[in-house]
Amino acid sequence: MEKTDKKTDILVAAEKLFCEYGFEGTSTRQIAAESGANMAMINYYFGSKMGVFQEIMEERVMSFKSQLNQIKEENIPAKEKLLKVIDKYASRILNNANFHKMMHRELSLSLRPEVFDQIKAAMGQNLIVIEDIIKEGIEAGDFRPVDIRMTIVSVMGTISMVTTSPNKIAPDSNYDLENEKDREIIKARLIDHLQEMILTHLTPKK
Amino acid sequence: MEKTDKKTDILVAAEKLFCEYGFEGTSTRQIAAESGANMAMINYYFGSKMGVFQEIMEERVMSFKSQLNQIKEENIPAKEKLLKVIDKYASRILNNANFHKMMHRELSLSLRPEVFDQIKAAMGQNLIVIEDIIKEGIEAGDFRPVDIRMTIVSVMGTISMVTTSPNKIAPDSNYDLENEKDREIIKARLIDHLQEMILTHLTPKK
DNA sequence: CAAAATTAATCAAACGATTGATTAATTTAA
DNA sequence: TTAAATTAATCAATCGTTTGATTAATTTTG
Repeated sequence: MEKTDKKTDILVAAEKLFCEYGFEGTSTRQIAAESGANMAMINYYFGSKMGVFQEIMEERVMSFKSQLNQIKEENIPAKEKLLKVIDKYASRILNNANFHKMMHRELSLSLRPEVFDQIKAAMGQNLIVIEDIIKEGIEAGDFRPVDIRMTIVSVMGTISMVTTSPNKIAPDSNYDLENEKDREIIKARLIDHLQEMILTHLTPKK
Repeated sequence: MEKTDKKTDILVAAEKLFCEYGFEGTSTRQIAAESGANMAMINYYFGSKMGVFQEIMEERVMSFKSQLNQIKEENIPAKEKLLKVIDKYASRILNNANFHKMMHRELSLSLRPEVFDQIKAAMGQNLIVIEDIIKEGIEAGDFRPVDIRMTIVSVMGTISMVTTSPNKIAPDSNYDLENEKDREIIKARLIDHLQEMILTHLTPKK
């Protein structure tokens, strides 16, 4: 009974394959096979393989847009806002680990600027939202005057590193972000660590 | 007068191209053209395109191996060791930004385990060296008992994020890691920030 | 030492397979 | 019946690799 429209099927299949094999590593024939659609349907609906990729990205970027702004407008201390931001940011990325990895992978190729300029712009906006929150805290005297951008980079970098290499945080054992139970464990540890470290870093020494 | 042996030419050209276009994105014809060698020489010397890639990686991993162990053995407090580790680690990666980006890109594809298992192993060893240094500091009472692995991930993640997105740390302007002057500025800011943040995080509150 | 034999290095050309894309024909649906 | 959706077949281009032949360098032999 579920409405299985071919266009959506292609998008779903392509996203899965792009995440796993990358853009270059995924062929239109794979996408066709995985989605159950004919190869020509890809060009029929999206013009090209890159068109499929582009539509997936736009969809995601739009849907990522932006709990952050909401948090920013809340009427709570900057400190509370920042804790919330860390929580939401980490959750969002860990819950979409494969997509996040894929995005960074393709982003790190200097190619395809026409696709990624918009994504970079969107990410830049998120960054500014966090920057504003920290600035707010500094002006209120709640935070020390630190290197704000570097502080944000540490937050993002830590989350990103956990996402790409979750095994790094566990000697021996093999955590799997696809496994929800594992993911929740990792998420808790990550958020605890980050909130503690960043707050300590931002809080004036007594 | 410089001895220009074709095998080396191929390695140099391939590394440059792999860094810029990725493994899949680089063709053997490109490598041949860039190196001035005949296409067949690639397979003659390395067996396959993957063979070239593998030899580049081994070379790098071996050459990366390991200022860290040297630092670890020095007869100085854990705190000094950690500061040194951050300095050397950041410098090493920022000075080879393109290679680092390429490595992470290819590493994040679950493919080619035969190539990357050794690299992951080598990286794991580096991680343990840092872990030992922090443990040492905790046991000596110089450091607080923190989530060690998460702390290391923050160091690596921050460095990695600066490497992949140096523009994030500078509103507006365009820093370029290829430009030595820019790189030194970024490096200094990164090391300052990281040393400060991590030490604060590790130092017991008074 | 010099001729012969062997090995290494290099080349242009071609291989079969696969790529993303398109065509033209056919089926489905409104 | 007409437009939209879907198909199989096909396209030129490019992929990584292999081939057989040729030249250059080295080693072996008489």
